[in-house]
Parts: sequence; C-alpha cells; structure tokens
Amino acid sequence: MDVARAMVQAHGYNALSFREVAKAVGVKSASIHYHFPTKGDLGAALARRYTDDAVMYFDSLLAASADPSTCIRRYTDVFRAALVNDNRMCLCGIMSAERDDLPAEVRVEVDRFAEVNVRWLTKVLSLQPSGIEPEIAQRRALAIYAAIGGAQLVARGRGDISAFDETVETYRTAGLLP
Amino acid sequence: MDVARAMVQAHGYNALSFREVAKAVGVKSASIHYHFPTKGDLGAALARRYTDDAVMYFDSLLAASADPSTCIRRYTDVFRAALVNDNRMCLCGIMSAERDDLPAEVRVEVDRFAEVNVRWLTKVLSLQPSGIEPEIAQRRALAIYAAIGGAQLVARGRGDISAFDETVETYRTAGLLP
DNA sequence: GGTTATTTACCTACCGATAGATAGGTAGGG
DNA sequence: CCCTACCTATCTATCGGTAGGTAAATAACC
Repeated sequence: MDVARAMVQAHGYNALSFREVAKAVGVKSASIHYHFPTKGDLGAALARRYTDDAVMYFDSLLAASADPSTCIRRYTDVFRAALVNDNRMCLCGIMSAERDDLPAEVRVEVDRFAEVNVRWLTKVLSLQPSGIEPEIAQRRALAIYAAIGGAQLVARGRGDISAFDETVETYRTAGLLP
Repeated sequence: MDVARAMVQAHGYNALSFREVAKAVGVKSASIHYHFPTKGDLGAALARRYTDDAVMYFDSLLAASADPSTCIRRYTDVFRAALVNDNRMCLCGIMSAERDDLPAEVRVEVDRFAEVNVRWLTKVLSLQPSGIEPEIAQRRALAIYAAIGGAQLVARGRGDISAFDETVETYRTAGLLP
C-alpha cells in the first residue's frame, strides 16, 4: 500500500498499475489481486487509510495547541511535506483531478477527505478569540483548503518549494489565514 | 481540436484518445495521426491555442478597463465559465496535475500558460493606485493564480458552482483579491 | 485548355505494449 | 487437513502508432 500510495501521489490514480506495484514489492500482479480484487478496492483502501491518518493527526494538533495560528501552520506544513518528499501531491488532491473517472468506492473516500479537512479547518477557525459566525467559518475553511491545494499543485509544477512557502505566506499576510 | 480540448478538460491528458476523438468527429484514428503525428503533437497544439487565446482575451480586458478590481473579476469569471460549461476544468490546470507524465512539448506549453497568467496578474496588480513593489506583486499574482485554480478544482469536485463563487468572494473579503 | 503530376485527407488493416482481471495450481504453516 | 498467500498462464480490451492504399482536389506544364 505504501508503494501504491506513492505511485498515485506522483502520477495519479490512472497510472496506478497492478503490475508496477507487484514489481516494486517483488511479487506477481495476481498476488495483489488476491488482497485487492479490483483496482477500485485498492484505490479506496489507499484513500481511506490516508484520510484516517489525516484525521488522527489533525485531531492531535488540536489537542496539542488551541491556537488557530499554530494549528494552521502545522496544517500547511503537512502539504509542504508532500512536496519535500519527492515532489509529491496530496493523495486525494491529485485524485480529485480525476474525480469523474474514479470508481464510485474511491470517489466517496476522496470526497470524505475534502470534507474532513474543511470540517477541521472550520473548527480551528471557530477557536479564534475574535469570534466568527459558523457559516462564515465554513466558507473560509473551504477557501483555505482550495488555496492550499492550488498552491501545492502550482508549486509542484514549478518544482520549487519556495513557491509554496511564499504563496502560503502571501495568504497569511493577505488575511486569508489566521 | 475542440473535441480533444473538451475531452482533456473533462478527463485529463491521459484520457485523450485518438480513437475517441476520431469517433466523435466521424473519422478514423489514422486520420487524426495525419494531422497530429503523435499524441504529444496534439496535446501541445491544444495547449498552445488555449494559451494564445487566453493571452488575447486577457490583453483585451486590460485594454477595456484599467481598474484592477474589474479586471480580476473578469479574470475569475473565465475560470467560472469552464465550470458552468459542463463542469470542466481549465485545460492547463488539469494538465498540470499530470505534469510529470506529459511529453516535453506539452509540458512547456502548460508551463507557459501558468507563466502568462502570473505575468498578466502581476501587471494588473501593479496598476493599483496604492502602489505595490514589483516583487510583492508577482508573489501575490502567483498566490491568486494558485488559489483560483484550487477553487476551480474543489468546486468541480463538489459539482457546485456556488462553492466557487463563495470561495472567490472569500478571497476578496480577506484581501487576497483587489 | 487539356493533360499530367503532386498533394491532401482520408481509409483498411495491422503491430507491439500494456491494462485489469480470471482460472487453476501449489508450497507451507496452524 | 485446510486455508493463506502466493504462483503460472491466459483472456479481453484498449492504447499509440505505422504501412500502404485511394479518391479528389490542386498545381505544373506543354
């Protein structure tokens, strides 16, 4: 699954191949089918684990610090880390570009990732001492999620992490990020 | 080329198929190869025309109005229009997700699209009466380009144009957009 | 103007590679 | 004894791309 995840993060769901995964881990492609009968099963398992891991990490951030500014900083660092790690994308970010071609079981997991991200961001924004209406917080959360995803995509295209850093910093000074 | 462009906007470069294009226009795939010997030739031609059209339209916007706020509004409307039109993506936006797998001749065109967008946005931001340093303007332009692309991707995933509208509006009230 | 040569834009019929998926067999540990 | 986790072998579908042929339009020449 680690190999498959890396493949998708680098080249998208479509480029995920049973034969390539099998070759990388030293077995035959039929053996992968034994654990994941269809490609949709494999893709859904990847996205599910990815989202679950994210939820756990994000919750641990909130438990460690109630400061929105710090939380958001750690949040953007997660997306930054994907770029640092072999110029990869967020698994569900790159999959969402192929959304219409994904098997249904994969699509629901990709959608869930976006949902939990927005939900968590909404919660963090609501912690601000200044106070913010729930509906506004949710819109702002969606805007942040979209902006970070876009920044990751653009920075990866440029192969330049500083482009990501400067873009996120621009979001901050502009007032989009707390 | 219109058919091919629509296919890429909907499903990405990888899903672009000579046979599918040929079927849609009522010829055989070999006839497409006559005009575009390789898939890279076709993809590069699509991206080149797309970028050239964008440059022409953006320049006409600047000629029609020197007001940054109005220009940016028209700019975001271009990306909005793609969503309205069959829930499509920006051609080069979706291609940039597959950047590492693109033939070189396609990749340079995709990169050029991002470049001309950032350049144009930089020029528009520089028109602001408040005055802005060139380097800051360019960073801000990149941030805007990334944010709009991200908003388009997220809104398409939700199949909800109002998500795009609200996100752009949030960018505006936050101060990212003039 | 009429004839010939060339080019354009398509066609049929393939090729090799690769994809996901399946059937059926086998070694080994509990 | 049987189940887990692999294997070999193969299927069908689709991919980009090529070879070679053809009808019609166009250009060149006498």
